Amino acid sequence: MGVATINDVARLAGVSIKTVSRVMNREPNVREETRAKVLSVAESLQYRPSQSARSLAGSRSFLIGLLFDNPSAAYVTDVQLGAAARCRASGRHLVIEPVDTAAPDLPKLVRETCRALRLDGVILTPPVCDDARVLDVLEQMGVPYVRLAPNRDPDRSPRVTMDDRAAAAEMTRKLIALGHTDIGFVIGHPDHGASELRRQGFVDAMREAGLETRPDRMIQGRFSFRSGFDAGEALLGQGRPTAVFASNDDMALGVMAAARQLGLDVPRDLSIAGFDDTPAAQSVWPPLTTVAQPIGAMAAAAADMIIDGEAAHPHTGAPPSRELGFTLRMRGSTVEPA
Amino acid sequence: MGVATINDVARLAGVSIKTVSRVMNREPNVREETRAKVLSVAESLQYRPSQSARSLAGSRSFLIGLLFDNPSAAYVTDVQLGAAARCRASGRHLVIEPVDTAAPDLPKLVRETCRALRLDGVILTPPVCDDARVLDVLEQMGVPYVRLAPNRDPDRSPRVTMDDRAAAAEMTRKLIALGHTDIGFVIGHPDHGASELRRQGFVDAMREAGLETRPDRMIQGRFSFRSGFDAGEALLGQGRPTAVFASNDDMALGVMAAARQLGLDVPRDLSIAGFDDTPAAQSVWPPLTTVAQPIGAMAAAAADMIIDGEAAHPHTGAPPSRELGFTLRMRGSTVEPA
DNA sequence: CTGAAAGCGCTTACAG
DNA sequence: CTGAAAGCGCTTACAG
Repeated sequence: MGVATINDVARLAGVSIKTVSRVMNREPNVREETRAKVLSVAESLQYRPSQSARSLAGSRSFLIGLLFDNPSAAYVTDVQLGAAARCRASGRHLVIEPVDTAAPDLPKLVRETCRALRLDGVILTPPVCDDARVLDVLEQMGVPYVRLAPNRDPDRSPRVTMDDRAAAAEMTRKLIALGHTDIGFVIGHPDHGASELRRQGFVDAMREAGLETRPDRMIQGRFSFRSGFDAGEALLGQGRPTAVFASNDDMALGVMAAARQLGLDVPRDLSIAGFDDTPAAQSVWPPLTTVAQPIGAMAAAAADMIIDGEAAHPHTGAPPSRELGFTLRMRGSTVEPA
Repeated sequence: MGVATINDVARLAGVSIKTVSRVMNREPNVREETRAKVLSVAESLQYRPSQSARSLAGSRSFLIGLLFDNPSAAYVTDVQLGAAARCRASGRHLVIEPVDTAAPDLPKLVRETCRALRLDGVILTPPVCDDARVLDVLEQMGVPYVRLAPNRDPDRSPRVTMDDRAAAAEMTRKLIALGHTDIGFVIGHPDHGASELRRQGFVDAMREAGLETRPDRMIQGRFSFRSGFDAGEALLGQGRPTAVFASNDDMALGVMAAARQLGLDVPRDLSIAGFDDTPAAQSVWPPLTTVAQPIGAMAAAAADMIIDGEAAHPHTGAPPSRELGFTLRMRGSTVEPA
């Protein structure tokens, strides 16, 4: 009794366990009739190959690790949903490891987890994907990994990204199309690779439209609400722009708060756009126009790269990468200038 | 070369693999000197027992499953953090399975996952923990499981809960202590077990203070923002109460919106309290007074029950359960009546 | 197209 | 306190 094993299936199907193994792994070289027989017996016994035995005998564990250091709950669950779907479709499972990027023993934790579980691969979200110590360990152990939207040294390893520059340019074009010609821009944190890309995208679209990008319209921020608030105060004095595009939602909300403080009505007196489509973007009033990253799809792509073996070391030439499209979410915070 | 195995450690330490096994599993009957020697060799080899081999040879997989059907991203990540911490401390790992409670093949998915992974146990969050089909499969397969805050048939299996009735009573006492004597109450969804407990807690505290609980002050809601808004409109007409206690935050925010619509100032004209401490509770203005569930601690307790074998079938007598304390978060939405 | 043998790295059940 | 043998349920590498 108990749970059926490969031996039970083989006996009842009148074949060897090797044949059962072939069928379960969808290997070629099995007569159709034999395959059907094995499948039917397996089904009737509710047989599922033991992951432990497969992992021990073979080289794969059918387990993919997901390392994250809570950027935001919404982001993390979107990543999990996207990755878990692909894992399930390929008979794998997702093991999660919440980590602390600041912890000195993070490399040790990663090493021990990989050793114990023999992970087929690891998906890294920001900011873990920018921790060189973690990448070192993974490479040293030969564990395939994929980085989601890496900032530092992006060409180092397999990754999935979004075209931040194109997205920022597209959003800027939308503002211009609404009729705005004097647009303020809040730059992101200087250590964050996406900041420069988004800034470039803004400049691209302004130039393309023949609009000037005045230095006093470009304020350096740090991706925080507070820095957005400060940038708002700096931008919204005399002769203010009719629209402000902030490099992320937190800063956009800071600009919105500063505008209120100054007695301005959003969006009548000022249009505001952000980037990221965080949950807060929809719960403020007016709802914030922003750029949505395809988070779930990016995680799914990362899982695919591991499952397909694309992420395996070593890479011949440049490490593989995939770039996914973005979505503009035009909401109430942006209208035609008064 | 490659990864060190138990044989490598045994050879270098000059002992049998059985002794290495004893040391790694913290079993008794090993001389202190021998233990130290083995530990030192294991350390130098960066040896970690293979989870697959342990699982195949023994009965444990060192894997705990977490089934969830996205109640809210914040809830899910809190649960994961709490459970993952205990898993890590005990050398286990957390496998997540996002599921769709409405899917007809959910029982099949659960069965196959348990078979393939030989999970040591499963943690179930609402609403998955109330799906009888899932519980049936788990019991039939002998997989220990713990339910987090179950609603239906709570005595059926091991669980971790919070005292909803006491929490609602305590919150009500706080409102009374502020000086409120005429308090409205919005009842939760009728299908949700916690609704009745929270209602009872409210009534307990009112009676205890010698205050009347008028039927027209108790409005049936459905846990949604909309039902809270409707309840607010029903409660806030002529001769309105000075405070409203809603059975969850979504409804409390609905009441708040209704109060605004009616031209009332919160908290000056009306104090409002909720239940759950959702992220929105802190981001509205004024911040919402509410009851915080110890979500991470509840998940940690559930993991402990699996790790300690407490959740194993069959239970002699009533299934084990743990009840954790709540926290009242008194914020700006509640003040003394005008 | 199919199978017999060996072995993956551990734990279990005994023996001493 | 320690160890030799068997076996967990598969896959790998061959052989036919």
